[in-house]
Amino acid sequence: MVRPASIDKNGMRSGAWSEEEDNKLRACINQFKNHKVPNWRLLPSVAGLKRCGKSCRLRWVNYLKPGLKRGNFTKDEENLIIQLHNQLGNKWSAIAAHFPGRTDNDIKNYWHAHVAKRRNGSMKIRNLAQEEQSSDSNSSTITTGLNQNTPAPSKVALLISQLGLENIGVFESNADSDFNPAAAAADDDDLYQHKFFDEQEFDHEQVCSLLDWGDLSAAKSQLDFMSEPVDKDDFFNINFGDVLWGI
DNA sequence: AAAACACCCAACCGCGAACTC
DNA sequence: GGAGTTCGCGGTTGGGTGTTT
Repeated sequence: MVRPASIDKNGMRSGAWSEEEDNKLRACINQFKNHKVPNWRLLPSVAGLKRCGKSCRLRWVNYLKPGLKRGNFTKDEENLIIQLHNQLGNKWSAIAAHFPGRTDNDIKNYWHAHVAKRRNGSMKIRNLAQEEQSSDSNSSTITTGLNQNTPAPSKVALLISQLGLENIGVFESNADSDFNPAAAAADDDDLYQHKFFDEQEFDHEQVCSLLDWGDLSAAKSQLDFMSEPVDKDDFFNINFGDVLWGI
């Protein structure tokens, strides 16, 4: 799992750290623990390490520093990562600041290994669905009522929160049996949002209000992405998967 | 049993910001 | 204020390990 240790032409080591090197680094940093920030450039020679300062810093920050939490991320941690990523983007150090004991590298790795992968998977499914829809429309006149614009995930996440649906529990889905609506919404997970909202019962007036759509008649004008005109009375019959995909 | 593949994460690299002279 | 140096961050890689075929 770790790159094998090697020595370059200048005698500097790279790759996996040995226990002896870890001990030297720990001892050196403990010796100078009164200094707020170690001088990483000088540290290797003081510690007797044939490593560059950058490598020492990385080893300390990501692996040796006391208080680091190891092991799997909890569901709560994952949800918070998704929420913070939605707000901050790829600011891994800023996100990591909310997780005592977790490093930016941990969170970055977790994101790429778990969250981003799932997101990419769902986007692939969506693209396939769109391709199918596109090819269908070439051979027939079927309309789906769906707007293909990119949704506003933060708005959807906010809606889920305001409707109190974050802890709704496991949701049956062919694509993911461990579905979390808040996570999916924050993750721009369109298909999941769509399916989820189609199968929930909502207070339509409350949803209009939360989306700043005003009253029901004002809400009609917000639904111009639907393929068919939406009558005030029909509003109660539309499914929110379509609506939320459209916003 | 073993080859192929996928996953995960420690470590590396490049770049921009911050700092020093 | 500008040049050189150091630090920290984010993107990426590489390879050990687990899983599937």
